[in-house]
Amino acid sequence: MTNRPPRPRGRGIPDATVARLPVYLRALQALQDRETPTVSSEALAAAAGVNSAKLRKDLSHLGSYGTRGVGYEVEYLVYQISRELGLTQDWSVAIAGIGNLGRALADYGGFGSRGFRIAALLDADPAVVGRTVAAVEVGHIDRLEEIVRSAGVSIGVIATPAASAQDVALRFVEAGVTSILNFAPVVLSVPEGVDVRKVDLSIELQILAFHAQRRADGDGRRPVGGTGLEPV
Amino acid sequence: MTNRPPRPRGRGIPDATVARLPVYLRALQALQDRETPTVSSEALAAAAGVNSAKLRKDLSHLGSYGTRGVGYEVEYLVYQISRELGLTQDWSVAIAGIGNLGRALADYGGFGSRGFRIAALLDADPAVVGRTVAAVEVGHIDRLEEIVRSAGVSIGVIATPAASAQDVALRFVEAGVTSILNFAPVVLSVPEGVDVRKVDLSIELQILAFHAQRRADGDGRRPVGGTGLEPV
DNA sequence: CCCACTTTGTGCGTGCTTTCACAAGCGCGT
DNA sequence: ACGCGCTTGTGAAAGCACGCACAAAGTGGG
Repeated sequence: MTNRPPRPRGRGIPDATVARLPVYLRALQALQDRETPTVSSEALAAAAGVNSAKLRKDLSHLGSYGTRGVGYEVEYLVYQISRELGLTQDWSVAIAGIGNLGRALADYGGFGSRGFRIAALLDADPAVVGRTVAAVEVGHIDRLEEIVRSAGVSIGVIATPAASAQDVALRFVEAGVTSILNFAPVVLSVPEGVDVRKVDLSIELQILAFHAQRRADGDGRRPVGGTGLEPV
Repeated sequence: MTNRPPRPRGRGIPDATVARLPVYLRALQALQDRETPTVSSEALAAAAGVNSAKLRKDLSHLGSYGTRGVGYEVEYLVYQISRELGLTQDWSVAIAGIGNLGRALADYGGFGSRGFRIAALLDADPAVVGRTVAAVEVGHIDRLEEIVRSAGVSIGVIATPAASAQDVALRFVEAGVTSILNFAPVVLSVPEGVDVRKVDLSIELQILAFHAQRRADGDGRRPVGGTGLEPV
């Protein structure tokens, strides 16, 4: 599969698009498993749960990889998206906090898709340090910098209790990590240039609760413009 | 025919705002613990990691709960946001899939904030069914409908392997659940009216990888303003 | 009572996202 | 070779979201 990156303009893929590419990729890999050679934007959009025009526009940011009248070649598109997302290279991941969550993350088979390798596990609990999880020995968090540096970690995952998260984050940064995935329910502050994404169970639940309540309210809703001053 | 209602938007809070309210709430509760009586939009915004104008606009969707020249009364605002999010009532949650992840979710102390109660745990593995996790006995997934209905579950959490997720989702819906939080790496399809949110480790990692690659590629990484290399 | 100072609430410009709608392009059957 | 049917790629419009900047509204000192 020889290809030259056709330089799709000023290399500016919108964030919203980037967030969807992994979803497309997963759907495409499922098609690949079923040995489907090509797929239309309509079909792929359905599998990914998005509007087909949006999918076409998203893909158009990568270049013109479709064939009119036919669709997209699955294999080729998988490769292009993988390359764009940086999955053709290996990323070393360290997980701090080997509780239930950390273990669940470590055991996450195949670690999403290929491209991510667990290079280090870290915890503060002496009962956990030294044990082997997912074929990796858990190191003590005191040695974070040393371990992270020698393993060449580029992505840090924080699965510690909230109280330790900020500290661990800064130590990751200190050790040269510039991408952090945070599962602890705190707002991390990190230096400019460090990329943090968060995953937060309780926020998601609260958003669900909001919408559920709204549905339950039905049409019994009062005007907001009136006297919105009910005492507690 | 009666006049068409001028639009059922009694209080149309933007989705982006709803997604941030839990963050504000958490920051406010931290202030509450330190017995801070009032807080300015500037200070609260800093704690929540957002722009202060955005915070004020977000809060303005709930009503005028601030005092000019002073700020917001912490206690009062906590109450108002809680009420808006529906946290003043209790939500019963069922978790399907009691592996490491499911256990981590079940053990999540206080379950975010008050308002969420684990009403049922479900698994298919006979080695897990019958055991007690987080003070709740794990039931067999075959009895999902019965258990969910009798416990009055309104939010279903899917922490099963990807292969079972779609099936479990439909059975949740069948049992009357209209809010689903999905941790399995699949796109769920559910009937109209059912609210699904997803949390996906591998998507987050891939997004991080994309940005990391972009930083590494550019080498001369340019700040927001640009370096004049880009054509206009 | 008035003035200096603080902080909220919001009008407005800007840029990003989504969606529609359709011309351009491609393959196939005739 | 030609036209028909299908599908992509994209201009244009509509809708959101963000953040600046400022008037309005409140506090406290003199």
